[in-house]
Amino acid sequence: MAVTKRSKQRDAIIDELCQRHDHPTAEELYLALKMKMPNLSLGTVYRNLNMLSDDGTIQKISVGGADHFDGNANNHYHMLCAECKRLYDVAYPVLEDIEKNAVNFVDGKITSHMITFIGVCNGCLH
Amino acid sequence: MAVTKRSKQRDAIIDELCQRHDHPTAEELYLALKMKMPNLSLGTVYRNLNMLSDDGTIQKISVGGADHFDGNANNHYHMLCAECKRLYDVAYPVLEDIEKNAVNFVDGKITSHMITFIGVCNGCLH
DNA sequence: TATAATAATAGTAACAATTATCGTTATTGA
DNA sequence: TCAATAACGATAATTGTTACTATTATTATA
Repeated sequence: MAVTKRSKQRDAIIDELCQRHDHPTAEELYLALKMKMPNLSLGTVYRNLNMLSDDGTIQKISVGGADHFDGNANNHYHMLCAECKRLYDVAYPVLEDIEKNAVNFVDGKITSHMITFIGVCNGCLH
Repeated sequence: MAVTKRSKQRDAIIDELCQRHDHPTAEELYLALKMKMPNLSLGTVYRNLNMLSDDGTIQKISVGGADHFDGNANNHYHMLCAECKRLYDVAYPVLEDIEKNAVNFVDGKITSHMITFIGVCNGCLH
């Protein structure tokens, strides 16, 4: 179902997600919010994250293991650290033509694209 | 643990995966192989797929839901059909410089990259 | 402002995907 | 041929996520 009524919980989830620039999993978000809202339910976090990513208000990112969420809905790229499994933003300029060009190699239509770099973050290199 | 001894099961998994050009999940692979090897175990399929993707013999692809596997270990791109959730190969020429260029936007080192197009395949458009 | 309709919640059970365990079997090097 | 052990099948356990249900909160309207 789509979002119609507001709730304190959803507002808090969006707030928290937009304030942080890591890309937390549902559980990480839940644990952070649980301190301020002690009877928040993990199911509520999942339900809202799904509604919001369905709307396009936030992004869901699957890279193996638990899904990550990103409060920045504008297309941009990510790097996954193979060691710590953290996801980072990569401010690489968006490849504006890639979807148009890719049509020639695809049987169907393209609506978006995602690029994920895999590597090792500085924290894990030292 | 790394691959040391051979097994009929692993050979069959590699064979099947390289013969097909869809990108089956562990369970799809298991069901296909179960016909030829009736006492194959799903755990064996998972264990081997993980060992082989750790080696770089095959690729594991996470796009939400069950992981997909690809017998082609050379870097290439994919499209996910948002309707049927099938994964397709996209023969878009590999962007040779993208990792080198992305280093400027990353705190760490980059070892690989993946590009996934999201769209709707022809089967689902009609 | 009170009320009625119902979206959203908390808590929990169920489910799906994957990994771990463990006793047995198969592979391989000596 | 045999001993060491990787790999197996069967199944239990774990993890991540979704579904269910009774209760609470939000919101449009009277």
